[in-house]
Amino acid sequence: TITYTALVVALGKAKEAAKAHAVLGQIERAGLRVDCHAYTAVIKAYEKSGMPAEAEAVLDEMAAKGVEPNVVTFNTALSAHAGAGDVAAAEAVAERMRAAGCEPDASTYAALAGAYAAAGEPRGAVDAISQAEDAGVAVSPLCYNMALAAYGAAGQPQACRALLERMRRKGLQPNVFSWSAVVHAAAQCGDPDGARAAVREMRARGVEPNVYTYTMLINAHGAAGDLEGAARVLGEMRAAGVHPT
RNA sequence: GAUACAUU
Repeated sequence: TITYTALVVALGKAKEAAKAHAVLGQIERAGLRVDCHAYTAVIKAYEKSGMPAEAEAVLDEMAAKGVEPNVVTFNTALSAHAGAGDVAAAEAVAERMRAAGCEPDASTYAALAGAYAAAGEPRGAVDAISQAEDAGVAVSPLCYNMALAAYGAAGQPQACRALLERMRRKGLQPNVFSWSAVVHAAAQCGDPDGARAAVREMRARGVEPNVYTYTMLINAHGAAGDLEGAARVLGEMRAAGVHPT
């Protein structure tokens, strides 16, 4: 089964999800038992191919065969829905997981937050973080960054600021992704000065802006019709040793 | 056997 599972993984990486799934039949025909790892690899294959419904169907197949999914299995299925921004389906997997007596871990909450972020629902992403913290599960900065990015895209700098503060209270250092979300939020609000101030502040805190951050800043100036300012930012970026792409 | 982050 381990040998066949290696094949499933390889096919999954090549986005040959249907072929990966078919290998399970080969395992059975060889008189071997399809285990949790093999099923998980198939779910992963569907996830990589952007086929969340098929991924979820594998969970049903497992139930029918009496094979218990583990936390990785559930998280992988959840990620498949998260990638599609399908919040309802992602929550359903989380529910299914709890019903199976499987404890959600940091990856579970991160995938849930990602689902809400992909759906453009920052509040839901923050709720997922809150749930994790209530459950005593420590979340990574990445989890916050997904919620921050959603607020950034929505042009809500004040919400970004509040979340940055919350990160710090939890002992997490906002990184370049976190700060770039603040810059993005200001840019989306048509507030180049706010964007500039955010960049100043991140530097003051020892976080260097990267090409994404500068691009957002250039955009903020450009959108406000300040072409001179936009050109100036480009110069600053080069001076900082960040190369345009 | 996984995993998720930003600019256009």
